[in-house]
Amino acid sequence: MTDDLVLRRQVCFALYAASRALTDVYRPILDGFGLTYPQYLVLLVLWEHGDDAPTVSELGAQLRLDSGTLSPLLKRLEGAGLVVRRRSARDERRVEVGLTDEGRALRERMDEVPLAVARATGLSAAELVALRDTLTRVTETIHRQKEQ
Amino acid sequence: MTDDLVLRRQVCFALYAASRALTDVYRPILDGFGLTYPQYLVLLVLWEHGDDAPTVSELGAQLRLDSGTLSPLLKRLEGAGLVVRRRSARDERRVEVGLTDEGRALRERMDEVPLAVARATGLSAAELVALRDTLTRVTETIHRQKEQ
DNA sequence: CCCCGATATGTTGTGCACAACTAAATTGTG
DNA sequence: CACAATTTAGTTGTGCACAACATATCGGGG
Repeated sequence: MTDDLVLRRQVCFALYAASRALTDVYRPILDGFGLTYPQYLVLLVLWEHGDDAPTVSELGAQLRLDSGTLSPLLKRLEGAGLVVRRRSARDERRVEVGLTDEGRALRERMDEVPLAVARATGLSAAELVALRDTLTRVTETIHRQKEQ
Repeated sequence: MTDDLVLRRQVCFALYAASRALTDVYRPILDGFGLTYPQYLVLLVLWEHGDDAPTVSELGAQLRLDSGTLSPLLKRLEGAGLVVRRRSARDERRVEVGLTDEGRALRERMDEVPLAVARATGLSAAELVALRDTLTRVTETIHRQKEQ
């Protein structure tokens, strides 16, 4: 009997469960805006970009998602009137993703969302920062190894 | 401009990205056994149970998954010959999920999997334990709040 | 200038997650 | 005991993730 094979000892399961639990916290909040969690993440990136509309791959690089996930997701955001997609004039392979006025306006209305979610975790600000940094380090270690 | 709305500041994104990164580490390993990551988690629970075959809801309680996810997943595990499902004699609503000999035998063959994955994170044993405990605490805080 | 490899996006198919619903068995209560 | 609420699995529909593939465009070397 190898204790390592016990569910609650596995970091991976803790990560998987925590990720889904946090999404559960977001769900009812985002539902009020008609958004899913990955759609919200895409909007976060677009809000950060301000005026320059990133391409689909630039979005994907930040979120670590490929076109197979982003294409249909962006189509839904466009259908909701939050986003516009246009082929780049200079390079017709690229598709630039920009915000509509409605998409920009949503930013202020969602200002309180991160605070509400952070509260639901029950962690202090310092613990949240430490957790985020550890997780970011794990993610980057893994991706660095994959590129070799 | 509210800094809280920047992607890399969000714990939730760190969690979401780390969870997918770790699944990426598992994928090629589990592929060799013909398993997906959630299927592997189900086997972990079954191996822990030993001889008494848990019901679908007992599995779901440990993994925090509902029958909408587990039913088709278990059907695939049964199709792969790793698992059997049988209606309980005492309570015909319940379905007990047991291991086949092949499912039991898989346990030893997968003994090295957790170690290989832990190594890929680049964290020390102590850091892994600390991370796991923090994540478990977050998950339980969230679920405790939801029950009220 | 033409072709060839590389790049960017989109599509298809599989497998989770989860909400909402259905069907069947069981339990508690009058 | 009857029967209404509850419990347990399963089904349906939507939306990610991701692999594998398709299509179109670009850029560079002959």
